[in-house]
Amino acid sequence: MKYAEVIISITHKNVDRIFNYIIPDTLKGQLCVGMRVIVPFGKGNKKYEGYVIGFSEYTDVPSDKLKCVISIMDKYPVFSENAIELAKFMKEKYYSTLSECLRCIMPSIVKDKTRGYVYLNRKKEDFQILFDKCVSKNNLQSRVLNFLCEFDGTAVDEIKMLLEINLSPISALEKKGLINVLDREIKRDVLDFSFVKKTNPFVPTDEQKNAINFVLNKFYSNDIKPVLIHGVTGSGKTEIYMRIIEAVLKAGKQAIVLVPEISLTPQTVNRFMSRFGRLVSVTHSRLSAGERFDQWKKAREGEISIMIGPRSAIFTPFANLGAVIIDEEHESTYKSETTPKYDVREIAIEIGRICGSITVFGSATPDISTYYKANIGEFDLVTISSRVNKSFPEINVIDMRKELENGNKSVFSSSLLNAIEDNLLNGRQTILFLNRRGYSTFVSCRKCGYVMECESCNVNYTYHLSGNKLICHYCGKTLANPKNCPRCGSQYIKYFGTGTQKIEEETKKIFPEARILRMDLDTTSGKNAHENILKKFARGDADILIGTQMIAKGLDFPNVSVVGVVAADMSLNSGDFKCAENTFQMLTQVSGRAGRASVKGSVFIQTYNPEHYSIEFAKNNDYISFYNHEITVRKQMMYPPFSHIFFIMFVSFDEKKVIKALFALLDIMVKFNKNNQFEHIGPSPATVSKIKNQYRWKIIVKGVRERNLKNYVLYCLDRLRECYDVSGININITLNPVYIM
DNA sequence: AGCACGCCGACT
DNA sequence: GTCGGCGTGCTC
Repeated sequence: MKYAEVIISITHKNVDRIFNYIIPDTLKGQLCVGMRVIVPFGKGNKKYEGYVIGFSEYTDVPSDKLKCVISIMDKYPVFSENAIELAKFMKEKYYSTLSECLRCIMPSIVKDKTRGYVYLNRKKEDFQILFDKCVSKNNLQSRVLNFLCEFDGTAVDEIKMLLEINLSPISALEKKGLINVLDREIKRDVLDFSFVKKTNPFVPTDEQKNAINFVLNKFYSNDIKPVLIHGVTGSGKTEIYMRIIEAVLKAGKQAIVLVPEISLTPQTVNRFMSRFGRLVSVTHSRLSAGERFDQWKKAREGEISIMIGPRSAIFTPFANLGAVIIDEEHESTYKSETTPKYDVREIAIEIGRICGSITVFGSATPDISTYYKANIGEFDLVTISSRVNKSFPEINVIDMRKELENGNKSVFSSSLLNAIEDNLLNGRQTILFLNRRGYSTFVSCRKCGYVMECESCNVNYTYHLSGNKLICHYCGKTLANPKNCPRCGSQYIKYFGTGTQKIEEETKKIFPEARILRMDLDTTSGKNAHENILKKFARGDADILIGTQMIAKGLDFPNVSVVGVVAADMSLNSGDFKCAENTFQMLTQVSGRAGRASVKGSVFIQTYNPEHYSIEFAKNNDYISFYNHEITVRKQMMYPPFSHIFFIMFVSFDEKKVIKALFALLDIMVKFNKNNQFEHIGPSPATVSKIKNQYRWKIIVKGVRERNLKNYVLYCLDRLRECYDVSGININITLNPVYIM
């Protein structure tokens, strides 16, 4: 092959295409598709990283323009042919450049040097003895050891440079057997298998057996239509996943298990480790780039067969992928918020199409859109309705309006207080949960529960302190903050806001003798803070754990028998069309935390809106009825899955310019809106209307067909750029964002 | 994205 | 007459 088809690592529309380069004779035979190369580019022949995505024998490019590949960056390809195909799919689907998509798939690469790496000797017990015997404090050798304790696996040259030493202390340590200097990088283990006991599969229940057989039949008959396993919390979904993986491994294939980062706890990983041993690896953001790269290489080289991890683990380079399992598929973290803004569920399905792997979604509370797809036959559906060896907790919905009537103005209802007190006396633990995700300040009446809501968008108004006004974040309609409740006339209408700190203070006041832990963004900023808090609570070093959504997911604390949802209204009034869905999911997940062991758990849901369907159906653990209600509302309002929502945000230091440009865009959109098939909302200020002195305004466009909507929006933006000066305006577009912008 | 080419105003 | 503004256009 004469020419390499190269993608330049520049993210820009104008260079988002293939450039042909001559392959010099010296590199022929070495260069493969998927490798990274250095190429000269542009007038100044500046050196860029490039990705080889193909070869050709002929080219139309005039020979005076052609340049040569300078060098190859990798020993092995970084991208498989499948990965390149996936990148092309992502480029089309998420309107980003191919270079950007390739870089998204690629691991955050560490230089793959192969000579002279220094490692601490692994045997820890010997190490200490040798250390004490052989190394006197504050000489050069101990400096090297101390350095390695923190940066194990550093190159010899680098150590010499950083510590300003020569080779002799390093060779001395090697002679003493304290360190190893190796020619080849060790692929670090990130899991400790020394204490893992091998477990055997449980005997599955009939429902589990049915689910396993259903999925395996698909696997054996190469049926790649995705399957949704709808199983209540505690229905033993993990066991089903493991059975599927077992069959996949037996067929000589590999599996990826996606788990939300927040529930990627040692508990979760341990279950897989004790079943599959060293075939399992894990990747997550707490690992160093090097450690993550090591796991990536292990997968590529066939040393492991199961990768567990969050969203990005979908790009694990297995040679023969058999299954992708996405647990808690409704989790919003499966959507990337940085470009390319991909939805990992869509990627998994595409991967299934490319490599023939099966795709399994699992959730107790499936995404409304996913369940809809299962209903219309786009996905297969398996249901598991009973818990394994566990009973459902007793769920109490507390009407906070009545508490006010009875003169209780505190954040805790009397029944929740009683339950906490009982629990303290019996030495059991309590979790108090305060949802703050997508939290916005809303205005409601404490007497009757009325919430100020925008009628045309069916979402609540958001309170803005500046100007004391209410704004709808969809259409931008603005209202003065009312003094009296429009429904009952009471003056108890005011904005709602409470934080974990306030809850902690109040709990301390009421139960001065209780040991309290708080877990939120403020208390988990340190490296292992998150894990340490949970460990402390699991050990029983605290009676009450107060926290945000971090504590809602997947954790098993057998001694927890009371779970309090302090203010369900906070998620019920997040100003988003998904707030009912989010509330139902949150309540179901939180309830799952109570009563997992022998003691029957109780859940207390405090709300000013006890008759809301998301709360009523969550109380009865009735997903199907919730779905049926919610899907009707969605259809009525033409919200997803009946439409797609495009957010277009313009950002600039000049507010007038932003507004004028958005209105110009609106004019263009109206002009090209054939048959009025698209609906425009706005322009209006973005949810956060000013960041770092830059003004943010948005237009929302709704359409039924994703492709049409996307083409329409991109077309209109192109027309705008043609006839309007948009310099100094940052244009930001997102399809179906997780949060309204 | 960079970088060069290119066509109009204030200077040695 | 030249130096330099950043507008337009191209990059294998």
